[in-house]
Amino acid sequence: MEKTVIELESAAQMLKLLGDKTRLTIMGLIKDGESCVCEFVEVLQMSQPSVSQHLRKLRDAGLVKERRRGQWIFYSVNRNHPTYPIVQQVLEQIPDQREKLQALEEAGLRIQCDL
Amino acid sequence: MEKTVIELESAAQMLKLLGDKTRLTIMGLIKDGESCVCEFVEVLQMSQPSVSQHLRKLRDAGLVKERRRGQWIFYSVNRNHPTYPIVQQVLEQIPDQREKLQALEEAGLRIQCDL
DNA sequence: TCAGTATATTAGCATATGCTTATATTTGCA
DNA sequence: TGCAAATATAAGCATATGCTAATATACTGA
Repeated sequence: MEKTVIELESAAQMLKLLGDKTRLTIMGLIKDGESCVCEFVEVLQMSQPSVSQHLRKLRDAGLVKERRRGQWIFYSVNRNHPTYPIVQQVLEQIPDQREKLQALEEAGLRIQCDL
Repeated sequence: MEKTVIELESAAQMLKLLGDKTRLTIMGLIKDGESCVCEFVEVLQMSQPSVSQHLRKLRDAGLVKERRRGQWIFYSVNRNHPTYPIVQQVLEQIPDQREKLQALEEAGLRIQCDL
């Protein structure tokens, strides 16, 4: 496994994207899973368009992947992104956001997205 | 050595600051040393006020320390910052910026800052 | 085919950001 | 004391960013 140097420019772009509380939380939520937009909206308590716009930025940069499944679109971390090694380390060192998804589940609010 | 969780908010703030090519380069330049403003100006090929303003942001956030030495002010990474573990890992994975300082030295341009 | 749900997109606006130009401050030295 | 060098600060401006409100698109199921 070679160690690849991450270009400064792409590193800066990725850091800028993670440098936003909303987007950093989104990445933390899907650090090893996937979630659909309605879940982000619930967890983040933000408007759907606002969440969509953040997701678009992450997707345009290639940091997340999307996968349509019926009516829902699921987002997950793109582990093939050149900067993924850093992304991963960042996500390991912030508080676990996935607990918030579990809370959703307990409240029965996650069911609608199960397909 | 306990593992301290870095708060999401402070992580986001730090990532945002590093998410700028100029500031990321500055951090890379001093990742294990210190430099004065005139060196940054030379290496980055930017105006002195612009560099000063970037340094101020880094200092206001506590990511760098400053140390006056005569006419010059030297900046270095603050290793006691709560987010330093992430900062360090980021800096380890981008191209080494210190070569640019060596180039300066070879060009004799670093002499003025030796005190 | 039509209505409902999930998501995306667009326009508009307020605020944040980064640069330049001009000026202030601090220090060293003659 | 006074000038030059290094650095900081402030004001002004153009662009970027993130939100809301409104609308468009895509899919599902009756």
